[in-house]
Amino acid sequence: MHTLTTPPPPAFDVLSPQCPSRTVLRHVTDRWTPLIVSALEEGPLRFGRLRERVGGITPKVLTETLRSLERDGLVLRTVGPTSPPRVDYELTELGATLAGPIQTLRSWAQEHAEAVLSARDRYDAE
Amino acid sequence: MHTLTTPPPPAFDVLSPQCPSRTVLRHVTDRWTPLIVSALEEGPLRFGRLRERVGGITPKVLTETLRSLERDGLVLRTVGPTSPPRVDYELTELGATLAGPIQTLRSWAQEHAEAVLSARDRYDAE
DNA sequence: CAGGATCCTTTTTGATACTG
DNA sequence: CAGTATCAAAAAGGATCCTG
Repeated sequence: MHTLTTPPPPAFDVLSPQCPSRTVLRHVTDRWTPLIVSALEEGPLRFGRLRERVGGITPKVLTETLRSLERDGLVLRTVGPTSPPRVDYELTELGATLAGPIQTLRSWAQEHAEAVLSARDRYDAE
Repeated sequence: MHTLTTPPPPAFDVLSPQCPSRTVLRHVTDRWTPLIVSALEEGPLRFGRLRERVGGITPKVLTETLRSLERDGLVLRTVGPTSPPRVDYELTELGATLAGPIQTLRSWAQEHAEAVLSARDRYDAE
């Protein structure tokens, strides 16, 4: 083995302030991304259906978040040549690799919601 | 089996706007929580060390986030009776259950940072 | 050392109305 | 249907200075 072997990839570390992976982590954990990825995990959805599925999101914010996901290569947007327009959103291959980790977090939140809520109550009672 | 068996737990669903699990998920995915939990995963840290470890965080925000984590039962704060003061932070048992899911996400971000970055470049080039 | 107190800026989010 | 435009509000984050 000599110096012509491929060099090790740069060590990304989210704990370092300038590490690009931190912006990636941040985006992936923003307010709506986990919910949208969760919603798309089961298959493509049209804009309107997605909006229904992700309760409480406004069209403006949904559009913004989807654009950003598209930019990051996580979501694919497909426009049908119809009128009225039909637009489908689906996870890309890369996006699909994110779905697992997000589900893990989602499950954690759902499974431990009660514990967190009661911890809050206890804390606030003091 | 009859009706005296424990009833199923309420179905938490983060996709529902008023579901309490959503606030839990949101907190767990806020800007600094994943980084702090990551930093604490390897063991207790004092305030100053934690601040060094989580690059870029200001004392104010670190304090706020830690308080919030304490309130949610994820972090334990221990004050030593010394002068100058010594304060240790560590994950609670509940907090430790969160460390795994967070690591998963952190790893995803680090492993896919390049892919996301180049997707961004491609998108912006158009 | 570990913050608390202030003040201020930036970023995010939301409400509402409108359009191809 | 799938957005866009505009405006307003809020929340988060940051800079700085101070203290037991």
